[in-house]
Amino acid sequence: MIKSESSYHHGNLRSALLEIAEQQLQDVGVESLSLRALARSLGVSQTAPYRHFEDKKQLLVALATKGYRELFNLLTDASNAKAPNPEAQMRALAHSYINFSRVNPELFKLMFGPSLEPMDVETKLRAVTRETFHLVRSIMEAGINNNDFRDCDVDYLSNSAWSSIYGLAILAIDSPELFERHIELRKQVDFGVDILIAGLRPSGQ
Amino acid sequence: MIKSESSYHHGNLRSALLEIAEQQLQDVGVESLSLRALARSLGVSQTAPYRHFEDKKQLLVALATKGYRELFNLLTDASNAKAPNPEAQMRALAHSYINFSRVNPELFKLMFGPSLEPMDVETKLRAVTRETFHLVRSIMEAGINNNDFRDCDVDYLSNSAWSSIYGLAILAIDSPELFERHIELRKQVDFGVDILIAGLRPSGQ
DNA sequence: TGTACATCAGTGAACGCGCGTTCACTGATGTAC
DNA sequence: TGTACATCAGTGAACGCGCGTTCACTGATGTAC
Repeated sequence: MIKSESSYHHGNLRSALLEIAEQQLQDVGVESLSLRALARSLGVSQTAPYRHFEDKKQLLVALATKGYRELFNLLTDASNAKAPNPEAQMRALAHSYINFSRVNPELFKLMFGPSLEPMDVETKLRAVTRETFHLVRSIMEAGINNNDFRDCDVDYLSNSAWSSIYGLAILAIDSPELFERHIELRKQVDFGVDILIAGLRPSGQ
Repeated sequence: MIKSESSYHHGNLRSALLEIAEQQLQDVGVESLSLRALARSLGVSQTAPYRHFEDKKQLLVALATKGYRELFNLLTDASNAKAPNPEAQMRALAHSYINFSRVNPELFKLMFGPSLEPMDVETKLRAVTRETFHLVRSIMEAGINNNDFRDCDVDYLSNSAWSSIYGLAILAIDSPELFERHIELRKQVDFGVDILIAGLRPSGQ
């Protein structure tokens, strides 16, 4: 949008497309996101996007990759900001994760939902996804090794933690009416983390 | 399908539509479910469904209502089959819930997902949804009152329990690759319930 | 410094698709007398 | 028991829509000499 509108070449259409796609996504959801609408919004012919993305799916993949990278950075920062105490890290992670899902609900659903099948997903996206899961897992592992958490299977544990927070995020996005009973999401997150931590306390305590 | 094919009147088109819709839903997902395709499958004109459903959304609502009713019955049975011990009830509920989501993944997503906005949902559906949530809540409440669980806010508690199991169900449906690390879903459910129960044990124990 | 030319990033018309829904209709069924 | 008629449950043609994508094209840009 900085370049003069009269120029035949847009100049940075690729990133402009991604930017407007993120907006559109937020406004109408994945299912209604249309390549033509994006082009229209940018005042560009409807075939122009094909210069930059093989097809619609590739644009979605690029979007999801960006999202995962951002989430990964947020989670990393959150867990680093705290002393290396697994409890505090878990709590920070949970809040950071929920926060991301609140700010980017539709992007969040694109990232974790069924829109992108494993088959058509770029290796770049795969990689950053894996990294994200590893971050959670490694915190759990550290907790078990340091005896902050009682001994248990780290895979099952990370799945449990992950699915709890994920479920909360999705419910908050898609079924806000379930939270009608005057609930504060931050408190809800803390509640969940508290119970999980209590459940993980070594039997000695 | 029992009546002769030559009859002008189908006889029970409404229920036939719901039946085939459930199949179609399972095959292609909500987003690709088409009224015309249903009619085609039943060998009926594409406008026939409009005799029985105001529009497409109303058919989806009917489908979701049926699903909720079934789920509610399953959950009720599961919790009744066990001695009135909140722990055993919770466990039974969790397994029963996950089982339903495995058998009817797409219906499950229709029921809990964003396809049906609260606005266009019939009161019948609302009612059975509410009942279902109440079932969970009342079990939690009983647990707290009987001192099986330590004292805490029952709303936050039911939300936590609900979102944990919901998250697990959705992840198992939409992101099976997350469970690639040789995980058994039944074990995963038990693991989650175990931790939750451990976290809820009154401080006396 | 100027020119030839390859390449890049756009255009615009068109194809083919399937969808939800409306409309005026007609054949089948059920009911009152 | 038979008939008139209202109502019910279908039909089939059509409308209008927006979409993803292909195609042959053209204007703008960059580079080698």
